[in-house]
Amino acid sequence: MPDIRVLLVDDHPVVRAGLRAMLADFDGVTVVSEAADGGAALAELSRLHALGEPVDLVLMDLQMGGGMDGVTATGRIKAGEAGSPPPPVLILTTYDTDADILAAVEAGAAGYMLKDAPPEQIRQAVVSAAAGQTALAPGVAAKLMGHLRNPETALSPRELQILELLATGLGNRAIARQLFISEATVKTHLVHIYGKLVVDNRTAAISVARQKRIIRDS
Amino acid sequence: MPDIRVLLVDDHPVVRAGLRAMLADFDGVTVVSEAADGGAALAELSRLHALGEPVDLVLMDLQMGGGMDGVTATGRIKAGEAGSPPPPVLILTTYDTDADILAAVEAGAAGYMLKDAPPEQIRQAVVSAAAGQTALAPGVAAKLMGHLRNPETALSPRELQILELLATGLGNRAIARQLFISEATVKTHLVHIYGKLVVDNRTAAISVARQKRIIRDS
DNA sequence: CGCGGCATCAACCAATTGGTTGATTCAGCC
DNA sequence: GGCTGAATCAACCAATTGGTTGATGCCGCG
Repeated sequence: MPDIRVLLVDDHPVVRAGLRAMLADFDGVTVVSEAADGGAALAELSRLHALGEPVDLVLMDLQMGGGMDGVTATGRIKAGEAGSPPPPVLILTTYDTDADILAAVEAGAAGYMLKDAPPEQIRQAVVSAAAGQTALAPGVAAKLMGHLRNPETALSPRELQILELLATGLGNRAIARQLFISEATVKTHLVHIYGKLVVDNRTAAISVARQKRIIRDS
Repeated sequence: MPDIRVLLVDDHPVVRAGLRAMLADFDGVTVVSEAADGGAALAELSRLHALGEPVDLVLMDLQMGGGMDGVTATGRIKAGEAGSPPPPVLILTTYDTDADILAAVEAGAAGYMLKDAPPEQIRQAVVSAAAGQTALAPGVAAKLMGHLRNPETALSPRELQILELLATGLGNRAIARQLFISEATVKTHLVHIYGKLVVDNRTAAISVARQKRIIRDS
């Protein structure tokens, strides 16, 4: 049984060093290369693919300093821009908000783990994701299951997008401009957001969304 | 020349693994122990001090999930709660806001490095901080100098109080009611707050205030 | 004493947000 | 095909927020 060949993608040298060391302790897993952002990951995948040394799993963070972020990179990997069949992507990050999880899952990530996870959990996730299964951190799985049980209270992707822009300080008109929609549409979405979060103004919506880890701290 | 004895403090196993590996490559540096938050760091320092095996340097993150944060722990270490003379504290974190840097420096940290720093920079910082010198990442030093040149106008205690209530989702009238003042007073304070934060609406004020760590979780 | 900063308050108007009602289109599902 | 949810848009009005001008009183400091 050949080793699972892993590409590490994280902008922090410390984290890459830690992952190398941690994965070196896992039987059946080999770190074949590293990259410091999404762009470098795409290039490295292409290079290895061209050499006939394909990667079995991409283990990647979401935030990459100034470089291409993990969600964008995941989308492009899944679109076959770095070789086909595209390898599964396992996200390993500190961010646990609905917005982050949703963006990664929609981009095609096979798994989502948090950096505070113990090594055994990460090992399980690596093995599962490489085998084509879904690999979610317990808290992330609970969040998604919560959404399945109470779908009527979950924000739609568009609602989430608007809420995030709201939290950065934009007014309705600025949000409309940025999303190329009308102000009336923004207001309609806000009405829906307020209803789902059971609030009656924007600052309360932002506060509740932060408390519930729907959006990140700014 | 004996090795610099280092205590690692970070809530992420991956990061601790990375730091162990990275520091293992540095001549003259030994990782003698680890802790996952500030409280555990204090306990470990006390334990080692009582065994006659004092630590030369604490390498510590700022955010520790649910545990004691790095600033609080730094303050208590410098106050001698874990043995005297207290070892220098070198902060290694992803956070580079002025408020975070200032808080750590004011708490007594000897250095402040960012996790995206290459290994050689971290090695230099470890050696400098252990030798009792200041060790700042280049970007951090620039920020501190900028802060000294242009001291930021601080919010008054009352302004802060109003901003905090605002961030919980209260409107002007509710804030006024809670503080037993008029709505006109609330609005006046908000005008001052917006001016100091250079924003023109409440959500932007909250966003900027959170970014600058003027306020924290709602 | 004069000054500046802080807290408080008011009046007035402009601008934005919140609430409601109504509508259309599209995609997915049964 | 009918239904539902999501996205989009409009009109209209009520409520709140933002901006400006002006004022008073208290405290600490030089």
